[in-house]
Amino acid sequence: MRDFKHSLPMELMRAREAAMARFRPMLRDHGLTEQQWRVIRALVDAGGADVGELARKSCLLAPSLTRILQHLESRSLIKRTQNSTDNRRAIISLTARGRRLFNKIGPRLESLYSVIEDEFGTGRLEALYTLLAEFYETLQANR
Amino acid sequence: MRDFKHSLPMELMRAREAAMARFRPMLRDHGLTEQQWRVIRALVDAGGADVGELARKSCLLAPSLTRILQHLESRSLIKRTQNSTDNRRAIISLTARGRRLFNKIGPRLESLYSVIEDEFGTGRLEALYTLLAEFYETLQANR
DNA sequence: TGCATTTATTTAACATGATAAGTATTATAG
DNA sequence: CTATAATACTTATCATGTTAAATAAATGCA
Repeated sequence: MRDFKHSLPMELMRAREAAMARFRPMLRDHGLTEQQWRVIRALVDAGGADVGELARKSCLLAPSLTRILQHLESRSLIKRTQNSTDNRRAIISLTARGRRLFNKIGPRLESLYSVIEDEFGTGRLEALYTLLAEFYETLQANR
Repeated sequence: MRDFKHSLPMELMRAREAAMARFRPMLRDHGLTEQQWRVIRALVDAGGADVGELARKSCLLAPSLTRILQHLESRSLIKRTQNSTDNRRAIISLTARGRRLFNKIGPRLESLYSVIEDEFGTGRLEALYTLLAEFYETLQANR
């Protein structure tokens, strides 16, 4: 059997965790978890989306997203609009307060990201992105 | 700001999830979570280890590992031995039952892994491993 | 020796991950 | 139309992730 160290899911997790360890403290300082931040960022990107869309964009399972949205709504960072033709889908969007929070945190995270880019090198980082995307596509295609 | 899609932690997560989706059903069929399996596999690799060692090898946080070990112990898959010179550290090892479970599941997961290797290509997989290891080392070094 | 400090692990509390089941709404066949 | 199936979420339940605090044993030092 191949060495335990050589487990792809583990390596992916370790790499991810090493990166997140750089970002998490700052998010925490603003009372946000990593997942809550992903939702906020997806909402900035989409400018309003139903729950299903948001789940895909933020890579969260529906039950997790349900809880996170309840939490963010209680903090007045997001709001729901019921104006769709389909009453099952509420449209989620950021409140002004949510947008302000994003504007405050976003740039700081970007600069942390730049540090990583400098340390690891833009070229290798791009190579890693490419391989990861290809890997994902390969596994999805043969699902 | 760089596109939301282009987030390294997200890409790492998506790739990992795509892989785990192949493995998780079989683990579930045997009543194991992914994390429980990591512990069992680390124990086979180490042949007995204290909790700290096990946490490092299986990439689990101590509180998670504590709960997992309680669970595995209640299923008689692992046991604790108190023979160390340091009474804070109990040595964890697999029971015969735990080893049998590993012997049953291990090969099946290996064959699922081989499928992935065939689909994505050994060369690209090795390249991905290398980049991931380098990325991890870079971020740890400058921690 | 005796006590403060460090180290190893566990508990606690809250948030998310994963699966299954429930609920409400929309689409569809007959 | 209407019963049925499909869709979009939400709840429920158990397990883990994350942080802080507690506990207990070992270590260092006056």
